[in-house]
Amino acid sequence: MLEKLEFLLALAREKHFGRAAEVCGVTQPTLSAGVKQIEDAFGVLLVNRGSRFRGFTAEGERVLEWARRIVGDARAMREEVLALKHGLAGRLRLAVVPTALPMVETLTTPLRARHPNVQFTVLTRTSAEVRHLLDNLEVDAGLTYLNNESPGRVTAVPLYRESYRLLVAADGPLGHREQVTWSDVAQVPLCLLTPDMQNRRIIDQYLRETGVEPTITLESDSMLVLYSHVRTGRWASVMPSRVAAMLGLTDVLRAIPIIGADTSHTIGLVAPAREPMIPLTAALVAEARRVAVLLAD
Amino acid sequence: MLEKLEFLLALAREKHFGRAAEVCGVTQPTLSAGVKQIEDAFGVLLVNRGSRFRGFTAEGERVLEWARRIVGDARAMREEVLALKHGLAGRLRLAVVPTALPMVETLTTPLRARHPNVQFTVLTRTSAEVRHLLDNLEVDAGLTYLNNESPGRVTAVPLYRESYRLLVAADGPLGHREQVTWSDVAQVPLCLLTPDMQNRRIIDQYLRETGVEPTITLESDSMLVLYSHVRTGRWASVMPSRVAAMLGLTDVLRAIPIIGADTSHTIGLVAPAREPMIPLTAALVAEARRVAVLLAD
DNA sequence: CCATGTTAATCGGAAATATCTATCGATCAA
DNA sequence: TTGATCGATAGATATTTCCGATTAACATGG
Repeated sequence: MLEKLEFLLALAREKHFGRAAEVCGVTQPTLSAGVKQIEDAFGVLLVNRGSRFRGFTAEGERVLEWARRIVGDARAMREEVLALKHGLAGRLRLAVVPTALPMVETLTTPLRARHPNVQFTVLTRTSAEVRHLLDNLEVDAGLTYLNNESPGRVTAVPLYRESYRLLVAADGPLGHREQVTWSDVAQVPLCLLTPDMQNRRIIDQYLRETGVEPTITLESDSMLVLYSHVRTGRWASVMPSRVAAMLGLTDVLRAIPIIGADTSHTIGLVAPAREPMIPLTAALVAEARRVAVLLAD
Repeated sequence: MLEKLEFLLALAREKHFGRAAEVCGVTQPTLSAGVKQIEDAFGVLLVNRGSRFRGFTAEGERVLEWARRIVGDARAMREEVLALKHGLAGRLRLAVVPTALPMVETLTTPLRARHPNVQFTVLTRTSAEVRHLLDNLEVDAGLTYLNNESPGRVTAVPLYRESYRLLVAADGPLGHREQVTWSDVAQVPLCLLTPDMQNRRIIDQYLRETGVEPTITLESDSMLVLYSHVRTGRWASVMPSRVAAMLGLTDVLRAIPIIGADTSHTIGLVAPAREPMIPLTAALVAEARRVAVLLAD
């Protein structure tokens, strides 16, 4: 029955019987039969079918939510027993918002020092994608914005608050200033993340509030692309100060504090709420709490 | 795999492969094989075996805790889907401490008014047994003392605080008093619940604090037996005031307030913490919250 | 309106799994 | 030592699962 619930989860992810089956390592008839079995067991249709997958019924959505929990718990059980047997080991999957990438190291380094057999997979995603991956148990934890939380379903550990800096060549426009306002920033052509990124949307909002329509000369989903452009001294960008600090500043580059409305955009670690947690995730959360204290100064 | 986990739960309850198998409706070899399968799947021994069942290993205890949760969630899922299909219906199993028996009606009556298809099973148990039945998912909720809680694992709704009265014949010893102290009570021969009941232990403690060794002439696990004896006017007892109120007083019988140390012994509804709850249990908890407000006056 | 491709359900048989009965081996108590 | 109890094991049987092939139901494009 547990495997059948996994079929359901795969179907929810893939929205396609054939692909879901492939993900589960079975053939499409097997997955179809599995779904039908759950439906028969409950005596309720869970999936709206036509000639193709047409989403879940109301009952299906409820079952899906339970399935997520049950399957997640089953995995957590497995992880915990293995941890008891072999000590902390395994792969920790992290989904991280681009602006939080510099933080990853502050978690992984001490965690690996404590538990040398832990391995990591770090994916860069938008905050929406991070949330989605967490919901579907495709990652163990996320580093993302803690606003618009759905509390109760996740454990969140605040790590730090983003503050923004204008990254610009010292001899370029605004390059000589000790500090700038968002109005100033809106005047110069910028390289920013793509609009599906929350960081971009936050910056957009600050800029929009100045009333000036900013010019975004270059967009990318990679901080590295932005940085490499700014590095030439011929482009400007807005970055969280921690990112700027990590990338390091050449003598031609300055990271100028931006003053003004400081709406709090907290970044933190988010993990599925589960009691008890998967040991690996628990270790990560514990590490995050330690790091949070260090960052609080 | 889910069924195998149920095997494990049954084994934990019965501490005996044969009986556990019978409970599960399978033969003993089947249950043995099921347990072994889980062990093989994890590569860890879960059960200490000699020629007989010798308890669980450390890993086994952990798996057991997860199994409780997972199996409970699976049942909750089933209940919820059926509730979506047929409306609220089914049987609500309650385990109730004897002194809380009069409260049962205040929950069941309005609940049944709202949901006519709900049926009830009410069991009288000691508070320890109530806790155990809850842990093993053999009941949906309990009415019991809220002290020494293990929070997080259960949802508790406080309903009222017990206060005690001396139930005695008006023409018997102390029968004329407007109020009595525990020292007074310790002087008269009493009918009380058996010592495995928390109510008895509470009363014992009050009596012991007076320094006088009380005489317990009759013990029973049934409030009704106590009442029927006191009713003759020739026996005395100590009962929570709500019980006395429900049983009704004849003209020869008085329920005299006992003054003195009023350690708070709160009685409330306890249900397994699960998010979301089984719909039937959720309805009961909701009802309990309403009733709690009414009782708070 | 038909051809074509996509998608999920259905069917039949092979393979895997589960369960039962019967029995065995170990342990414990008398 | 004997008898009783308990759990593991073996072998036979039944059930379930799963795959491959096929079919049915729709889309889409011509």
